[in-house]
Amino acid sequence: MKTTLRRRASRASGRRQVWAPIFAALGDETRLLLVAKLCGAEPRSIAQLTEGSKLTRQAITKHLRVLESAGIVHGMRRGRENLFALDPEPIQELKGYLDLVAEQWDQALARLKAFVEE
Amino acid sequence: MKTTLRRRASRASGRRQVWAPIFAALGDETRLLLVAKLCGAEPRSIAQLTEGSKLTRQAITKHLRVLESAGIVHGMRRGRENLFALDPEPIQELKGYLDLVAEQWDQALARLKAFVEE
DNA sequence: AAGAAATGCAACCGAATGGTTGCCTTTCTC
DNA sequence: GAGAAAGGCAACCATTCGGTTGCATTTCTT
Repeated sequence: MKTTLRRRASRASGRRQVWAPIFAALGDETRLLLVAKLCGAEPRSIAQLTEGSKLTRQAITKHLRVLESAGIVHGMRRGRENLFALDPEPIQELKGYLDLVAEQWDQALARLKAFVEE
Repeated sequence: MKTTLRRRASRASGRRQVWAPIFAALGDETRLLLVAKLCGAEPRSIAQLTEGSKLTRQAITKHLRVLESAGIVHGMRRGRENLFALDPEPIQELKGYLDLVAEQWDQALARLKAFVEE
């Protein structure tokens, strides 16, 4: 199980350039709103996603492209409309990464505490 | 517990403008590296954090300011050096938010499945 | 076939980002 | 007290970002 931990840790450190774009994609209020809207399992068209927003359709489109190239979302053309749906895997992976960070932090604290108390 | 769920959900939707900056702060490879370095519980000076990097001390400083204004990190002056340490709470909150997104997604899927199968 | 709906594409714009260099201040250390 | 170490501040620069407008294309609908 030490092996498991080490494997997880090395994956965590090695893939920073993978997660950075995912975090970045989520680092925008408009895009978080889009993700929230797409949490309903039915895919939504760009027009639907634009509706109610103060932004232009093209602005929304750009945001969707950002989310898409981060792998958080994918669009599929159907007829004249482009339906977007959530891709939950990156979210899960991100949670795993945060778990790891928190875990390492906790371990460091525990070691520190042990050192001080000893 | 329905209440609990609804309270959590409204907090999630209402505070998008709170964690967007946190996501954004983590959306940079250099800053993820800094966070990783600060996962060891001992605070590190800017010089220490710069050492080994190809970037300038000032560049690192700027990144630290970004992390700091997102609440992920905080610095305390001691003598002539500025020691930075991790602030784990925002990480936890972020994890909570991702949990919520995943949960809503799962629920939507479950409803969809139930509807299809019925 | 004609008009409306949904989208794509491209140019453009201002502001924010990521990075640098130069110089000044504070604090150690000899 | 002089020099080195650590850092702050400010100007500057290229690139990216978030957003817009204008126009062309594809697909429905009637």
